[in-house]
Amino acid sequence: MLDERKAAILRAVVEEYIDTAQPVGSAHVAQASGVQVSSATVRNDMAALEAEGYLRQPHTSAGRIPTEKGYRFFVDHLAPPARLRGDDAVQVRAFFDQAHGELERMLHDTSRLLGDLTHYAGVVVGPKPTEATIRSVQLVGLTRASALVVVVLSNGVVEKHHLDLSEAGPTLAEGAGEERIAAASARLAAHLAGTARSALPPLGSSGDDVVDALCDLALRSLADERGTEPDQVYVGGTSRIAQAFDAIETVREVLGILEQQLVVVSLLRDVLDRGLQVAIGTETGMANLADCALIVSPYEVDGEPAGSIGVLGPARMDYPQAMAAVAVVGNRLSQRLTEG
Amino acid sequence: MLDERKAAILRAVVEEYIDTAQPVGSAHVAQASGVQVSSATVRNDMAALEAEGYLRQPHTSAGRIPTEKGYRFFVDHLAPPARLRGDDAVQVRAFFDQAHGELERMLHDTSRLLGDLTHYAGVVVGPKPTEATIRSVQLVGLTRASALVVVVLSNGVVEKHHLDLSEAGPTLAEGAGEERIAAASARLAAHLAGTARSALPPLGSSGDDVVDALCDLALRSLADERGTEPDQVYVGGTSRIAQAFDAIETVREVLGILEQQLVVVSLLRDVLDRGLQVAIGTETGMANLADCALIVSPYEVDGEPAGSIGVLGPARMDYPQAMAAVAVVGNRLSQRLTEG
DNA sequence: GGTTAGCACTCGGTAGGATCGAGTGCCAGG
DNA sequence: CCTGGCACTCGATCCTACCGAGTGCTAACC
Repeated sequence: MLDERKAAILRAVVEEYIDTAQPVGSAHVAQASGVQVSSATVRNDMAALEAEGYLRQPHTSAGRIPTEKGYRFFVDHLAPPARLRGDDAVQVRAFFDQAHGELERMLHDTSRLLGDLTHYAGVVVGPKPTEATIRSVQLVGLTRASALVVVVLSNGVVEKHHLDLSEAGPTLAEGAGEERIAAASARLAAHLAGTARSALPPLGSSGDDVVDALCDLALRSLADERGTEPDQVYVGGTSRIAQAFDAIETVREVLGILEQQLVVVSLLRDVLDRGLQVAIGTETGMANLADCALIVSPYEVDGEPAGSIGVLGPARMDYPQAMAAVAVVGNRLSQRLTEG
Repeated sequence: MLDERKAAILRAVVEEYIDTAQPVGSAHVAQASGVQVSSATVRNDMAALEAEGYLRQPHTSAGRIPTEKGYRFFVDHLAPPARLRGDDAVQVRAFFDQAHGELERMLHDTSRLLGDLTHYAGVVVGPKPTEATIRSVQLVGLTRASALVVVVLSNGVVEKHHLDLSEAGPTLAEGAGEERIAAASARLAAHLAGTARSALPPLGSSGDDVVDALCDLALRSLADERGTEPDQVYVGGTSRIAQAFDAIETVREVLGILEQQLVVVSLLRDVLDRGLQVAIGTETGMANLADCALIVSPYEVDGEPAGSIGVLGPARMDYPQAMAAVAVVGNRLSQRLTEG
C-alpha cells in the first residue's frame, strides 16, 4: 500500500493528466493542493511510484503519466466520491420525468443521455427477453400469405414475428381466413398467457387442421427466435469518441468495436461478471481498448437484474463524474422500468 | 459543354483522385487509357478545365483535384454505369433472402448492409407510420397502474404505447380489472380496425364509465404520439467515416451530424425533394458536409413512396459502385417490403 | 533519516535552412 | 493544333541548432 504522501502525489498526477492530457512534472505536483513538499521530494516519490508500476515516463526527461495500475488505484482509493453536477442532475431528472412510450426508444435515448452527461460514448444493453412471462399473444393477418404474431411480455416488451403462411404449404395460405386466424389467435392467447417466455408448452389439437397449423407455425416462430434474438444494444454519442482521442487510428478501432453489437454485449457482461464497475485498459479484455476505460452498471426491473448500461471513454476519463453519472442513470432507469 | 478530350481528361483526374486521394498531375493523365496526347497538351486542357471551374490546384505546382462542379459533371456525364460486383450482389441477395422478423431490425441491418457494400456510412429512414391503416388494436394490462396499447398496422409496423392509468385519477387505476380492460380492448378493436392510422374517429359512450375512460386514454395516446413520433433513422457503419477521412476534425463533424436524427432525416428529404440522387459537397445544404457526398434513393411499399436510404461518404467516393449499391438495395428493399 | 537546494544531463519539440522533385506555364518548332 | 523542352514554383523532407521542461543525483540541512 502507498503511504499518504505518495497517494496524494499519485492522485495529483492522475487528476492533472486527466485534465490536460500532458505528462505531469514534479513542479506541477509540488504546487498541487494536498502536497506540501518540494519538487525534489516529489521527484523521489515519483521515481518510487514508477518503480512500483503506478506511473511511467513516455520518455526520459518528460513528466509522468499514470499506468493502468495507477488509474486503478486512483479509482479504488483516491477518487473523491462525486455527486452529479447540478445541471446534470436536472437533466437526468427531466429526462426520466419526460420519458415515456416504447422501451426501445427509451433505452436508445438513455444511451444518448449517458453520452451527453459524460461526453463519452454511452452504451445500453436491453433486458433479456427471456426473463419475463407472456402477458398476451395475438395473431394478426396482414396479407393473404403473411401474418404477424404479437407478444406482449410482462416487462412491457413487445415482440413481433412475421409468419410466412405460404411456407407451410398452399393449404394454409388458402384456407386461413379471418375467422380461422381469429380462432388461432384466441387459442394461442388462452394457451400461452401467463407462461414464461422461455418455456413454451406444447399445444394439443383443436379439431381444426388449419387452426392447428397456424398455432404450430406461430409457436415454432416464437421458439426459433428465442435463441437467435441478439440482445439489443444501443450506443449513443459515438462522435464523442472522435473528440476524446487525438490519434485517428484509435478512433477507428474504437468505433469499429462499438459497431459490433455482439462484442459490446459480451464486453459489458464480462466486466460485470468479474465484479467490476470500472474496467481500465486491458482489464476490458480487448487489446484494441488499451487506451480506453469502461464504466458499467447493471440495472434492474422489478428487483431482477435485467441489463446493463455503461460509458466508454479514454483511460484518462473523468472517473468521479462518469461513475456518478452511470450510477445515477442506472438507478433512475431501474426505478423507471420497475414502477411500470 | 466539354469537348471529348477534356471530358476524358476530367474523367481520368476524377478516377485517379478517387483512387489515390492525391492531386493528379498531367503526366499521370497522359498515361491514362482514353487519353492519347502528350502531357503538355493535357496541361493546356487542365488549365482550361480549371478556368471553367471543374478542377482546382491545392497550391501552385501541385496536381489538380476535382471541384464540386467536376464531381457533378463526372456523375452526370462520365460515370460508367456500374453493376454491383459479383460477391456484393451475392451478399445483397443473401441478405434479403435471409431477412425476416421485425421491420426495425431489418431496416437497421439494411443500413449496415449499405455500409458494408460501400465502405461508407449507410443511412435508412423508416417509413412514415401515418401511411397505413390499422389492422388490429389491443389493450394489455401490465400492472395495476399501467397498460399497453398495441397497434398493428397494415404495413407490418407494430406500435406500442404505455398508458399510465394512475394519471387519469385513482378511480381508473382501482376500477380497471381484467374484464374491464378486455372490454375496452374489444371495443377499441372493433372501432378502429380498418381505419387509417392518421384519422382516428371519435368514440361514443359504451355505458360503462371505466371502459370509456380507458378507451379515451388509449385514443388520446394514439393521437398524441402520431405527430411527435420522429421518423426512425438507422445509421450503420459510422466507423467507415473515420476510415474515409484523414482529418480528425472532419470525422468529428460528420459523426456529430449523423447523430442528430432530425438533421439526417431532413437532409435526405431535402436532397430527394430537389430531385437529386447524388448531392456533392454544398449541394447537401450543410456547411459541415463540404467534403462529403450523399447518395440517396427512395424506397416503396406497395407502390407508395415510403422512406429513403442513402450512403454518406467523402466527396471523393466511388460513385459508380456506391450508386449501384444504393439503387440495388433500394429496389430489393421495396420488393421485400411489398411482397408482404 | 527524511527533506531540500543545486546542478549537470537528457531529449522531445520547434525553428531555420538547404535540398529534392513533382508539377506547372510558356515558348518555339513540327 | 500538338509536342518537346525548359525555367520556375513550392510543398515535402531532411538536417541542424537550440530551447527548456523535466529528471536523477549529490551534498547540505533540519
